Amino acid sequence: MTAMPQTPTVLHAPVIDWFDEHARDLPWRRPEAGPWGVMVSEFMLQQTPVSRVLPVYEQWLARWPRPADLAAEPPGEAVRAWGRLGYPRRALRLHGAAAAITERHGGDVPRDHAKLLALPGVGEYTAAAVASFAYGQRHAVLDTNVRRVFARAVSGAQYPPNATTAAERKLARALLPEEEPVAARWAAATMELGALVCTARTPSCARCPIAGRCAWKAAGSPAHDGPPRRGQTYAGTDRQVRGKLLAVLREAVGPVPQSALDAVWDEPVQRARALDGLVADGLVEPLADGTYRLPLT
DNA sequence: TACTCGTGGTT
DNA sequence: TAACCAAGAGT
Repeated sequence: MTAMPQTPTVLHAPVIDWFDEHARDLPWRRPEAGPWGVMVSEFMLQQTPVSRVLPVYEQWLARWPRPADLAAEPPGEAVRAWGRLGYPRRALRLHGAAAAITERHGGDVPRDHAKLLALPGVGEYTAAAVASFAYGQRHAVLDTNVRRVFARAVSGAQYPPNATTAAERKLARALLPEEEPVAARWAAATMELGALVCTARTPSCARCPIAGRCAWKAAGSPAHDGPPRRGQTYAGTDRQVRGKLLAVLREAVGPVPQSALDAVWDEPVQRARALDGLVADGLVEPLADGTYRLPLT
């Protein structure tokens, strides 16, 4: 069981004050972004760096300023506009979320955490993030940044566990400020601290507002001792093949012949498996004449 | 729980 | 330079 801090609130002021001074001016943090802008940014930021999201986000919001605008287009258009952000199923899910918002919620991103969680592509983190950032609610927002900040500052470990644990959720709830607007500020501030200062590889403890209260630093910054953090191999995987296949379809204007897809990968068994997977995921639509395209439905 | 699912910059 | 890492979700 993780040690609970005796006085959790001592961290609030220094972290929030630091955020007041150092927060990045990101477009989804501006008031004009609105709940839909926040939701779009959260989908795009899943496992994807801010710098790569920025241009796609701007284009997306300019083209589809409301959920209903996106829902009115074929899902393949969302996949195409997703570009090279990676994990293109997120584009499909964002389109599905826009459709659900249009049908079930009158075109407005729901405020209720449970209704957010029911949307495709919205999990524990994204539901809490939208409720907190877009609507100022009090939720424990546990992303990779916050988990790392808490692991170090409170638990004294260099890295959090591979998967989010019940202990981490309990700790995050215990650390949450009581007042709703303060809690929302805290959520954004702890994420930003992890993104800018308490980074994974080489944290800048000299710039950290809570370095004096950091359990990991106090322990001498011991190296991670648990099980090795699972690496992400990519070369030669189905994911790489899927990426190459989908890139052809994204860049094509109309349907693509089988031969154009065959050209991106030598090994026919893996190639066929990857294409089948894309079709099964709804990212690719096979036509009766043997060609393929991004999905119209 | 552990695994899949993209892409590209950084070290 | 191969490995690490990036505002996770779904199964």
